[in-house]
This record gives sequence, C-alpha cells and structure tokens, in this order.
Amino acid sequence: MTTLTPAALSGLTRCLHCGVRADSVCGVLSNEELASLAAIAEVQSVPRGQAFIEEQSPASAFFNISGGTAKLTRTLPDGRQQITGFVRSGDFLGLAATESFAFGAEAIEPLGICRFPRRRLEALLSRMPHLEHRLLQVACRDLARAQSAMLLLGRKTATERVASFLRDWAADHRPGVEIALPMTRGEIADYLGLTIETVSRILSRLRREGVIDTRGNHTLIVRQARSLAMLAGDEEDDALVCSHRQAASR
Amino acid sequence: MTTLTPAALSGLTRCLHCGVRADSVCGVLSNEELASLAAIAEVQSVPRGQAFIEEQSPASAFFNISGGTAKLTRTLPDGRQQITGFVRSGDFLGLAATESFAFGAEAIEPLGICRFPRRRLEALLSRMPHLEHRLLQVACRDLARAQSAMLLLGRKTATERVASFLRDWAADHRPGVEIALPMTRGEIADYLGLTIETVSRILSRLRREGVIDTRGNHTLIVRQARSLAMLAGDEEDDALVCSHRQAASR
DNA sequence: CGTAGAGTTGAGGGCGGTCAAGTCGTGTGG
DNA sequence: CCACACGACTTGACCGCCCTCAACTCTACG
Repeated sequence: MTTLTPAALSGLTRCLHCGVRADSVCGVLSNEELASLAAIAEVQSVPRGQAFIEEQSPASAFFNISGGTAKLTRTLPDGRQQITGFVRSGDFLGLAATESFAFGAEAIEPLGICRFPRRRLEALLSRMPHLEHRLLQVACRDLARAQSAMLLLGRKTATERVASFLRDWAADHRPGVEIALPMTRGEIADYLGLTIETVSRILSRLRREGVIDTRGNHTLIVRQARSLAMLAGDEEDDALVCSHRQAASR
Repeated sequence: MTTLTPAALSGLTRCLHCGVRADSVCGVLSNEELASLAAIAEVQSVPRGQAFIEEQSPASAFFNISGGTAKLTRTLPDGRQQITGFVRSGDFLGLAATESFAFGAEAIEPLGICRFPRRRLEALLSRMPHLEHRLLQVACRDLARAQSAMLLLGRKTATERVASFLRDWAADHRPGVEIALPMTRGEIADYLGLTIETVSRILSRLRREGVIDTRGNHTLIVRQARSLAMLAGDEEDDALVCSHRQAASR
C-alpha cells in the first residue's frame, strides 16, 4: 500500500484529469479506478536537463506529464541522436519502451511527472478496459504522428522540415502571438534530422522573409501562417489542389 | 448477418490463427469470439500492384494479412513518397489510419487480406478485452519500430540504411540461404529515404565486398551477417562497447 | 525473339554538412 | 554595477555525400 501526500495526490489528479489537450487521459475513469491508479502512482519533479528514462535500462514504468516539456530520444552508439518527439502536459509515454527497443527521455523544461510502475499498471489494465481503450487511442495517435515524421525525415527538404515543425508547434495558436519554444536549436536539429547550423540559417531566412519573428531564442511569432503552411510542403496551392481533384475524379 | 463461403471462412481462420510470426493476433480468442469476428470479416485477394487502402479516403476498415507482402505509404502532394513499412503474413494494420492522417497500402506481391469494417470491429472490441489488449501490444510494437525508422531516416548514412534494411529483412534466416526480396529497388529507396541509384550502387558495393550476394533482382543471400550488422551502425565493435561500458560505470 | 520496365553504372551538380570565426545573451563573481 | 566567461546562436567559406541526369544492361514476359 502506497501512501500519497496531499500534494502528490493533487499532482496525480491534475495529471490524470488534465483536459487541456484533447488527447490526454481524462474523463474516462470512475472514482474507484482513480483510487486504484493513485495507489500505484508516484509524483516526481525533474529539473531541466535531467533524464528520467535512461537509454540503457529497459523502461520499468509509464509516465504522464503534468507540466513542462520533455524530449524523447533514440541514440546510436557513436552519439548521433534522433529526437522522436516532444511531450507536454497531459501526454502519456512509455508505451513504445519495450525490452528490445530502448529509448530515453529528458526534461527540457522543469518537469512534473507521474510515474506508474509498469507491471502494476499492466495488472490494473486488465481490470480497467476503459483505460486500456484510451491507451490504444493514444498509441494509434502516436503511431500516425511517427509516420508523418518518417515522411518528413525521409522525403522533405530542410526548409520544409523547419516549416513543418514551426507550423505544428504553433498549431492552435493565433497568428501574431508569442509562442514559447523551450527547446534549443540543437534539439530542433536532432528532431528534424538536420544540423544546428542549417536550422539556424533557415530560421534566419524565414525571419528575413517576414514569415516568422522571434523574441530572443525561445519565443516564436508566426507572421504569415499561410506561407508557413505552404513551405511545409504538405498541401499544394489551392488551384493545384483543385485541378488534382478534378483529375482524380475522372 | 454476413454469410461466409467455406473458402472465405478457411481464409479467415488462417488469418486469425496464423502463428508464423510471434506478434500476430493469435491464440487469444475463444470460439465464440472467433465467430463474432467471422461474422463481420470479409476475405479478399489483391493482385500485385493494386492499392487496397487509398490515400485520400479515410480508412474505413482494419486488415489482417493472410499471405503475401504489402507496403504502407505516405505521400506528399507533389508525388514524393515515403514507405512507412512492409507488412507480411500475420500482420495487422489500420490502427494508424485516422480521419486526419491518411495513408495508403498497396500489394507488392499477390495478397490475401481479411477485412474488418472499422465501426463493427470497434464495437466488438468493447466486448473483447483480450483482443483490445492484443491490439495495444501490436500498436506499441509498431510504435517502437517507427521510432527506429526515425533514427534511421534522420541520422544514418546511406550505407547504414541499406545495411540496416538488409539485416532486418534477413532476420531469423540463417546465413547463406536464399531470401525472397519481393520489393523493387525503388520501393527499398522509398522506404530508406534514398534514390533508386543510391540503393543500387550500395547493393553493388556490398556484393563486390562479399557481404551479400544476389540471384536476380528479388533474391538475397547474406554472406557475412556480422559485417552487415556492423555496417548498420546500431552496435559498435565489441572492444569499443567494452571501453564505453567502463567509461559509463565510472 | 522483341519489347518494356527494372536495374546498373558513370559524370556532374547542389543541398546540406563541416569547420571556423564572430555575436549575443545570461549568469557569476569581483 | 560592471567585467568577465561560458554557452547558445549566427554567419560565412568550403566540402562531400547523395541526388540528378543520362546511357547502357539485364530481366521478365509475351
């Protein structure tokens, strides 16, 4: 039986109920189920720069992010690194961590996390089909995103990659507002399969062309959302799209 | 009530019970559950080259492969294509196909598939937690694979990509045996984020160096599995690994 | 045997990586 | 409060890996 301090319990409920992001684990659990989860959960704080999942050790737990931002990484033995995703408040992670495929996770902002020991949560899942169903949805969404990332990494140019990243990160923000960009240029590069220099050059060019603006190194302002979307390469010009649809319907 | 011909029912059971691959949907269903699945399943044959999931239409069904090989694709409007994976007998697919993220699937060998209408299967899932649990495992495995692919596409050199692909495709085959390679050079290129010419050049070089051999364009023989694994870049030389471990433990 | 598509090989070019120098911004100690 | 230092970022020059273009060969199939 695990005892939870009031603060930790509050963190846990926030963690499980955070409804900020539409895809979080929320609104699907009964009070009884919540209590079962609370019994195995452990609330932690992670300072910036600290890894909370190590590459070498097989992940022994699932995590839910209650605040801050973290990066998920895959690393080659010679040090080359690929960031497979950024996770924020409300995100659930650990599903992809099996014995055979190690991956790491590190805070890029001070992080609040909720830790669920793997075996205990898996045991609970068999009694909570709602939660398992939710996790399947989460995994499917992550899978779809990973496939988009594969398209980006395999077939997009450097400019398209940076534009795609900025567009996605700025999604559900209105044009003109300041958007926090907690990661470094190096982390953006590791996410997009580029180098720091290339990312920096392209950001400078987009700034020069008036598509985006920046306040310091960690604040982004989108000036021309439409241009950004065009540069991302996922959609063609409307005229072209129309002609394509006509061609397809023939 | 759907009526199944004896041939179709035989295809379905083969489809659901195929135990060839350890990760297939098998051995977790009662006879009653099997009957429920059979009631909504539809067995189809797909000739080589034909798409059975179209990019444009949101996927309205799940599929289980009962024989042959297919490719899963993501395509940019200008025609650039990324193959996100190859699927074979026993594989389940459709999980990543949501309304917002279209992807396509096409047979590269004559294909036997088992089609499950999405809504009907989803309705069944709520009554069959075993199956939902199995699908979660499938999704997690796919997710881990997708992350490995991101590392490959983002950070590996052309030679490392080709070597990784050959090593993975030849996995669980003994060295020296002939391995079917049903996809074209162009499909390998689209999977690895390279061009046909680069793939061809690297295969020629590996052949010249005695690492692999080929019989025609669609048969592979691995001559030096260890060399192939080294070239893939995922593991270092043993000596180096040892020195690294010493450095890490300090 | 002939044709069409797939694959191979070579020559040259460009995009993004590498190397290097300089600038900015933030925190720290005098 | 300012001088300093360190790290993150920017910018430029150059280079190399892989792409592009092109010609040729091989394979499969009628």
